[in-house]
Amino acid sequence: MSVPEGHAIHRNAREHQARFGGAVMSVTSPQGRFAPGAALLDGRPLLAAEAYGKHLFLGFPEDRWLHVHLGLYGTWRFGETPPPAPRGALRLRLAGNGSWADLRGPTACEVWSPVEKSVLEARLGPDPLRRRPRGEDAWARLSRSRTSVGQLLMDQQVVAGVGNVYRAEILFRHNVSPFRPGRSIDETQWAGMWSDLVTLMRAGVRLGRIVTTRPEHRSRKRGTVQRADAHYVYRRTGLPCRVCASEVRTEVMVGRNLFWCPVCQAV
DNA sequence: GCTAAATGTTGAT
DNA sequence: TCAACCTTTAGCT
Repeated sequence: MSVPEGHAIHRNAREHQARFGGAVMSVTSPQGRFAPGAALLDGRPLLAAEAYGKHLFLGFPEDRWLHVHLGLYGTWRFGETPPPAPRGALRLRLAGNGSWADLRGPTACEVWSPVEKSVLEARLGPDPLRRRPRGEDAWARLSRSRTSVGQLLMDQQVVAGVGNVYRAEILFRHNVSPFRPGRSIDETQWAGMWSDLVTLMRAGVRLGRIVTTRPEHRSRKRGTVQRADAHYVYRRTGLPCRVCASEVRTEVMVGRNLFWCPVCQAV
């Protein structure tokens, strides 16, 4: 449904908390692939729901954590009891407290110990959506690296939760060329980019989608933001830049499509 | 109604 | 560098 960058996962965590927090859960794997894990959690209460970057954690008794990573096309579907008859590759179905949640197509769905969870968390960079966002930790890495900032922003060890859309949009909003080495970004500029990421990603959690354009740069200035108006450069190859009308360009960078305005982001 | 591409990461070659 | 994961949507016809 929604784009699985960090904002979508944090939204998922809140929805799990709201629907299931404290409830005794039925946990099944109609597809069968997660059957052994589901058996460990079935009949237990859901004690916590947290997101870290693009990773979701659901806490159960005996220090068991359900770890879910949606990858490129995993999805959660929520609804009220009764759930529809399971169809196709339904990896996981949760049910409790009058609600259900179906998980399809995730890259990861597994039961973890607290140690496995903390090993992962130690590997991740700061998440703009966590309670005390530590942008300076990201800058510590950025400012020491000759790698391009476009590449660094996609590295979850630098910033956790940013994906291809936020990468393209944050660079545009700060007039930064994706090809600049990380260490050419000065501390003040990074502070501005980081606080903007916090704002944009929080808005993403609230809206359930990514909107990065300012009203004056949309074709419709008022009312609901249309899909075609939501971004500055992401997936706008060949279209005129909303600010300077130059053609938006695209190029593959580390296996992902990168979008930028060659004039607004000249350096 | 069909096809291609997509927001991400891991593990094999 | 590439396949796998196997869903959803945009853009055709």
